[in-house]
Amino acid sequence: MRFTTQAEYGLICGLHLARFGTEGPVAARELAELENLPADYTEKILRRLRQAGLVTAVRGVTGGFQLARDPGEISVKDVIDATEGQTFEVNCKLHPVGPDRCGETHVCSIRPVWYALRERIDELLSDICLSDLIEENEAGVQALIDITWGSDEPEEATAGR
Amino acid sequence: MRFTTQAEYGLICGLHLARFGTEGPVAARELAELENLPADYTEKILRRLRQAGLVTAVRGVTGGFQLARDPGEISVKDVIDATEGQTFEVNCKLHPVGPDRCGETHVCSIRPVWYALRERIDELLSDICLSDLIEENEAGVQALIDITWGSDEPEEATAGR
DNA sequence: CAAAACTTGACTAAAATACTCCGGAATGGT
DNA sequence: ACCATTCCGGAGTATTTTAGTCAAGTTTTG
Repeated sequence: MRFTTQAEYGLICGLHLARFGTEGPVAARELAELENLPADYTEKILRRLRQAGLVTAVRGVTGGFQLARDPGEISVKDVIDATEGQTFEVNCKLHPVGPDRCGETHVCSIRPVWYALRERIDELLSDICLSDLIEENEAGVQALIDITWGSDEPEEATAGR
Repeated sequence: MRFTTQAEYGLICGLHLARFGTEGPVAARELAELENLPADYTEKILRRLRQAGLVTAVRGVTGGFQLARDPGEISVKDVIDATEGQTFEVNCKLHPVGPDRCGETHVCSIRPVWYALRERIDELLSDICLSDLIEENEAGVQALIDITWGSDEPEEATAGR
C-alpha cells in the first residue's frame, strides 16, 4: 500500500505555503510552476486543502492561497486526511470481504490488527507538523523523528530497503 | 491508503491453514468454499504464499496446502510481503514526483517521514503472528496488542483474558 | 472592463485491482 | 494403467481507482 500523489502533492503544497506564503497569498499556478507539479491538478488539491480548512483562498488578480493557521498547527495527518480522506482505511466497512464475515456482529480476530495499525500510523503522522519539515534538512528531520519516536534498534547504515 | 484483498485473503488463508491444516493438507477449493472466498483467486494467493515459502503445496488427489512452519513463526508482515510485495511502499523510487526532486542526491525533508512510517508499520506487523490470531477471540487479540504496544492512555484496558 | 485568480464539476486516459480461464503437470485411488 | 483431482503458470478481462485535463463561471484588482 502507498499514499497517492494527492497526499504527496498536498504536503508539497502545504510546505510551499509554509515557506513562501507568509507575505501574501501564492497563486496555484505559480506554486505548481515552482514545485514542478501539474498546474490544474495542483489547483484541485489546493481546493481540497481549503475545503478541509487548512488553507485560505483569496480570489482576484492578486489572489492565491495561504495557510489558515501556523505551520506548527498543521500535521501531516491533517494534510493526508484533507487530500485522501484518511490515512489508513480499515477495509471492514468500505471493502468488506463479505457482509456476514465483516459485519459488526461477527467476531473477527484480524480486525483489531488493522485498527491498531491505523492508530499507530495516525499517532506518528499527527505528531509531525509542517514546521518540522519546513527546512530542506533531511538529516535534521530524520534525527527529530528518531528522537521523538526512537528506532528501537541501533539502525545500521541508512534508509535503503 | 489501504491493503488490497490479497493481503486480507492471504491472512485468512494463513489462519485457515493454521487452524485446519495440522492434519494433512487443505485443498485450495475447499478452503475457499469454507471461507467464502472466490476459488480461483484463492488458489492464486495460496500460490503466492508458497512462492514466498510460507506454505507448502502437495499435488495430486489428496493434495493441498499446509503451513511451512509454525504459526508462531509466521507474522502478518510475512503474509503481506508475500501477497502484496511489501507493506508500505515509499513512493520516492517507484512513483517519484519528479526524477530530480526524488532522486537520491536531492535533499527532501518529506522522505524521512515515509521511511519512519514504514518502519513503524513493519514493527507492529512483524510482531503479530498467526498464532496470535488463531482463536476467534477479537477482544483477546485487542488486549494482546494493547499490552504489547500500549494505547498510551491507560484506560479501558478490559484485559479480556 | 479586462486580465488574473479561484470554483465547481464533468470528463478522460492510464494504471491497479480483482478476478477468471485454460492448458499443463503431478499424484493417489481403483 | 487409468483418470479424477489437485496444484502450476500465465494469459486474459472487467471494474475501480488514480491522475490529470478542461470548460464555464465567479470574484477581484488595476
